[in-house]
Amino acid sequence: MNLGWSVLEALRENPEVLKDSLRKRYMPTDLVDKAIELDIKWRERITELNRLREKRNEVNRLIPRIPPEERGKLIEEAKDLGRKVKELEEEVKKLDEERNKILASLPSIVHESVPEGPDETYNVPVRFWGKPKVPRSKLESFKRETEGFQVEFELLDWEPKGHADELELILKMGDTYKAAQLSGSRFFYLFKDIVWLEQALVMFALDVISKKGFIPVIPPYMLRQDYYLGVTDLETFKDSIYKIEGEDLYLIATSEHPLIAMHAGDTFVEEELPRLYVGVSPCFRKEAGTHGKDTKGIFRVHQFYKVEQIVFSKPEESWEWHERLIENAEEIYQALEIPYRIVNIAAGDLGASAAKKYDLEAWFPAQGRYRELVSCSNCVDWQSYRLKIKLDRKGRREFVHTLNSTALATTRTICAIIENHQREDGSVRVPRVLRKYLELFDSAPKDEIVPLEEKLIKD
RNA sequence: GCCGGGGUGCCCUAGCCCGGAAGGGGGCUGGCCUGGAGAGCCAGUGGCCCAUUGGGCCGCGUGGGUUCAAAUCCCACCCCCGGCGCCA
Repeated sequence: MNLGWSVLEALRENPEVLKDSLRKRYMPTDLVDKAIELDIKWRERITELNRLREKRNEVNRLIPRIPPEERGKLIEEAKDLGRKVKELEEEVKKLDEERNKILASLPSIVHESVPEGPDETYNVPVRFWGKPKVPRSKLESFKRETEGFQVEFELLDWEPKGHADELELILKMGDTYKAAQLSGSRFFYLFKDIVWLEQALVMFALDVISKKGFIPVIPPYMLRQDYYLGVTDLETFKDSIYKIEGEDLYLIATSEHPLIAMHAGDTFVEEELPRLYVGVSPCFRKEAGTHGKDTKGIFRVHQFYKVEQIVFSKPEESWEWHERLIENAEEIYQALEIPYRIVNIAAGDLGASAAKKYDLEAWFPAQGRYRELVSCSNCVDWQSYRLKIKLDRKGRREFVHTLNSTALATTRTICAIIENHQREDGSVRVPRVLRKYLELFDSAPKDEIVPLEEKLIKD
């Protein structure tokens, strides 16, 4: 039976494809040759080992059938074969471990439509939506960010405040300084209207996505390491995952992780796919190696809430689902009236698990830049191979494809709303689509968020 | 945290005391049978390696150990369930 992971198949049948993919990612290709060499050697040795074990088993089965007094010679032979088997087993085990270590480090084969390039400067915008507000001072930057596209915009004669200053100094509804004192940088307090706004955003996104047939899920917020390494590569794991001291438990960086791992070991039949889920959970991220980036405000923080779309699909349908997921996210940001663009992420900027990734980047008027709010990835069979999530097709087994896409991450969306819907007087307009969810609460804002007179906590 | 029970193929279960090729049931898939359906019967239903048909190996929570031979005996660990305690 040919149960193949695409990367392993390529390794044996078409290593050039694998090397091309690595080159596109700006990664070394010598590992492929090493892996091929180890794989060939491993297959040689395991065949040899199997033959040796067969012989040993034959002798062992013979022993109980002859009279005890005649067994001595055969027992000696069996002992000898046993020793040889043990030796060879150790060698095979070593080879297997070495091979698997390399295999586990190999990333997904990138899709042909992924742009080449070593880093995010090679990401390719594919479409723009909305009419961005552009302060005069950011016009240059806007032109650069929209190069090659005709994007209609609204020129502002005033300077909107950056989301961080607007939130903390103008609205006075956030405090990262007090939070830093107690918990460290990249933590925050949010107050009053922003709290309601966050709740409404979560409900709204959950509402939109669940209506499309995605099953709502609240997952465990911690996972064991074994399962964690089934959904993410070691690099990401080290840089972003918090560990619970003294236990084999890790705080989730996104509900994608427990939602994908939810089907570890499962075998689907065709009729059961696609499986659609919408996860809601807090996300915890160490943000190691991002010192100095986005240090103000709540754009880049250690914890936030996120509504996440997850799809388990048949292999031949995953690319179609990839498009659908990003469209779902677009629907949400269109409803929130936030101008954005979709970018196709360059191969060199892709995580190991993803074969292709779109980001939805919202326009930030005060920064004069498009910034990432949504990531939408097709992980093909990278995660399902590790977690053994299969599709049983009349006896033939394949690995399912897994996809994930942000529907809405609260903190970044709040930042985008605060900058895009900011008025000259410092108030912030609330997108009409949230009204329904705010209506439920008497003290929630309805049409606009108005600055507080005084700060709630002392400096 | 303490005490007890348990982990066998997709699911359930026998085997464990007393070591000698993992048996039964269910589900699913295919075939036979049928006017059709059902029942019945047969086969398949974990992973890996070699190969043209086919053959072999591994696998009974994990890792060690004893033995010619381990699901079975020994040691360590992990996980799940129940009870008690603690607790929002």
